[in-house]
Amino acid sequence: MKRPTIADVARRAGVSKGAVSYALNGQPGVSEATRQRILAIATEIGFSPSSAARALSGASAGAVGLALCRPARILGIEPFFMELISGVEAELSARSYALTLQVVADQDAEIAVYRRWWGERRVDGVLVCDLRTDDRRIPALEQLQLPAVVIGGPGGTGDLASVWSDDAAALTEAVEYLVALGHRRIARVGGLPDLRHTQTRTDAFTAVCGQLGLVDAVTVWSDYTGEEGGRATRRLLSSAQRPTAVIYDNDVMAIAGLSVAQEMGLTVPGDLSIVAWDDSPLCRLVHPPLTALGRDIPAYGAHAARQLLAVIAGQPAGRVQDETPHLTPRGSTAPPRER
Amino acid sequence: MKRPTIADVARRAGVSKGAVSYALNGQPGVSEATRQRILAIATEIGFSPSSAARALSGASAGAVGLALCRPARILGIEPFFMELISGVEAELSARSYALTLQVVADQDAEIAVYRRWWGERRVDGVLVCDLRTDDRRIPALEQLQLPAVVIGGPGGTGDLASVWSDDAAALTEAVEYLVALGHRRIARVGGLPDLRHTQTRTDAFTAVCGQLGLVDAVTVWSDYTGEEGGRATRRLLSSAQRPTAVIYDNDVMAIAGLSVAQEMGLTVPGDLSIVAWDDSPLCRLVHPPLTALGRDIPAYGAHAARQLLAVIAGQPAGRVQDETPHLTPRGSTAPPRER
DNA sequence: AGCCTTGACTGAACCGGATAAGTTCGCTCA
DNA sequence: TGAGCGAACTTATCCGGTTCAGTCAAGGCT
Repeated sequence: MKRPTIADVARRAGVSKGAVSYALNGQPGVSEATRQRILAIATEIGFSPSSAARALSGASAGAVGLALCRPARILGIEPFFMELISGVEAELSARSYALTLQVVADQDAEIAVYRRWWGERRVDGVLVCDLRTDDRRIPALEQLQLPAVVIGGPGGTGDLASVWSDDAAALTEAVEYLVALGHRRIARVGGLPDLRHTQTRTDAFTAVCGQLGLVDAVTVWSDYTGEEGGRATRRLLSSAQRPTAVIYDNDVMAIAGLSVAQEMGLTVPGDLSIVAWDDSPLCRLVHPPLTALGRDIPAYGAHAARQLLAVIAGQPAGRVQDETPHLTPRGSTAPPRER
Repeated sequence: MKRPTIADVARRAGVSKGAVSYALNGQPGVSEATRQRILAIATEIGFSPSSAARALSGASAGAVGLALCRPARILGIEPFFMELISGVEAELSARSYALTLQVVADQDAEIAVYRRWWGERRVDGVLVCDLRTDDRRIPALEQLQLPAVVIGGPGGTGDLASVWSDDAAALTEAVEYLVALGHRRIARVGGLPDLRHTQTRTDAFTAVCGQLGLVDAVTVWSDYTGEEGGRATRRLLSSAQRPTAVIYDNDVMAIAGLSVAQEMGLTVPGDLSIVAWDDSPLCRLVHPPLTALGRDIPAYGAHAARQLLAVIAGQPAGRVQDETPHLTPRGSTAPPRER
C-alpha cells in the first residue's frame, strides 16, 4: 500500500502542491470552496502529511521528549512515572503531538540525549523530571535553547519554565496532623537526597518540627525501593526511643514500612502511625489502608505538557504552581497508644 | 546556538556533502584518511544528522511506536508496562532508535494511530500489546504493511512476528503445585476476558483442573484493578464451599485479595493460599510475601524490540518463544488447614 | 479606459540528508 | 605511450512538505 503524499492530493484536486498545503494548514490563499474540496479529498485517500518532510521544511517536529533517569526496577514499581506519562500523553495527543521516551543511566547520558535530540531536530521540546540540587541539565538546556519545562521546584530551574507543587506545605500539614493526634516522636524516611524535592521536604520537616518543639525529628535516607524503605524502617523501630509515627517519601516505602512494623510485632496504627507520600491505589490495597499525601498526578503531567507546548509556541517561560498535595487520612494513623 | 548540518561538516572538511554522507555511514567512496578527518570534525562540532532529513530521503525514521490501550489508573499501578517499556527502551537506545509512545482509548483509536504513524512515516514499526481474541489490529497492520511485532500469543497473530511466553504451562505448574500441597478447591481471578492471554490461561486452568479431577475449579473475571480483584475475592470467599487457594492474573489483584482475606478474618496461608501472576517487587512487600509466577519482563520487552528491529531490517517474521513464567514459592502458599 | 488592488492560485526554491551518475586522477599493463 | 580501470571524490536529483515570489483574471475607482 503506497502512502499518499501531498502531490497525490494535488493531482486529484487539480491544483498545485502549494494550494493543498495552504488549504490543509488553514492559511489564506485558497477559496473556501477549494479548501473544502481539498480537505474532502485528503480525508478520502487517507492523507496525513509526512512528519519528516514537515519537520525538514522548518515546521515543528511534532514531538516532545521525556528522558527518565531511574533504573528499570524503580521505574516499574513506582506508579508515579506511568501516571505522569499518561497525563502528559493525554494532553499531547489532544494536540497531535507525539511523545518520545528514553530511559537514561545518569545525568550526563541525559544531557547527551538532549543534545542529540536537538541536533536531530527530533523533538520540539523536552520535559525534565527529577530536578536535582545544582542540576547540570538546566544550564545545558539553556545553552541549547531547547524549549523545556521542568517538573519540579520551586527554584533551581534557571530561566526554564516549570511546574511545581508546594511539597513544603504538604509536609507541614502532615506533621501538624500527627502532632494534633498527639505524636511527639516523628521520623521521616526520605527519598534520594540529591533530588531537589527531597531537600525541600527535609527543610520543611526540620522547620516545622523545630517550630512545634519536636526534638527527635529524624530523617533517614532511602532510594524509593521497598527494600531500602523496609531497612530504614527496621533501623528506626529498633532504636531506643522509637518514633510513634513515620512519614515516607513514597508509597512503596510506606508499604514496606508497614510490613516491617507488622513483622516486628507492632500494630498499625496502635503502636505506629504511617503517612505515605503519593497516594496511589496501592495505599488502599494494604491493611490498614495508608493515610497519604496525594494529588492528581496525571493532571500534573498534563499541566507540564500544556506549559511545554506554550513555550514551544514562543510564549515566555512561566512558573506554574500546581495543586498542593493534600492529606487523606485512612486507617494507618491514630493517636499514639500510651506506653 | 545553530544546529550543525552536513553542509557545515563538509565545508570545514573541504569536501562535498556527499563525501560526508558516505564517510558517516560507513559507505565506500572515501579514503580512510578522509573518513577519519570527517568523523573527527563531525564529533568536534557536535553534528548529529537530522532525523527528519534522513527519514525523508528514504532511510528509516529511526523510531518505533508503542500504543497502550489501558486507562491511566491501570497503567499507573501495574508495574508490567513500565518494566516492559524500560526493557524495550534499553534495546532500542542501544541501536539509536527512539521510542514513541501513545496512550489510546480503544482498539479503533489504536488502529487510527497506526494509520497516522504510517502516513506520517513517523515510525518504522510498532509493538502491539494486549493481544485480543479476534484482534482487529492484526489485519489492519497487515494491510498497511507496517512492520510489527505482537507481544503475546501463541496464535492469533496472523502473519505478524510475535514474542510470546507459555502462560498455559506456567498456570499448569501453579495448579499442580497447589494440588501437591493438598488443595482441592482452587479458584482463579482472571483478567479482562477478551485478552487472548486470559483466554489461554482460562483454557489451561480448565484443562488441568479437569485432568486432576478438581470439580469446583471456578474462574471469575476482573479487570486487573485492586477494587475489582478485592470484590471478586470477597465473592469467592463468601460462597458456601469457599476455595482454599486462589490464583490471580496479576499482582495488584492478588494483594487486594490478600487484604480482603485478612479483613474477613482468614489467615494466609493457613485458611487461604494465594498465587500471583507477575512477580513484581510488590509481592515481596506485603505480609506474607506472595508466591508468584514471575519472569523477566524487561527482557521480554527487549526481545520484542530486537525482533521488531529485525523485521524492520527485512528479515522474515518469526515467532519467538520467551521464557516461561516460573513459580517462586513464598509465604502465601501452604497446605490447607483441616476444617 | 486605464490603473490599481485583491483574491486565488502556480512555480520554484528550500529544508538536510541519501544516493545514483558523472568526473578526475593516478596507476597498471599491453 | 596511451588505453583501461578503479579509487576518490563531486554533482545533481530526489524525498515531501512549506513558503515566497510571481501570474492572471476579476472588480473597483477615478
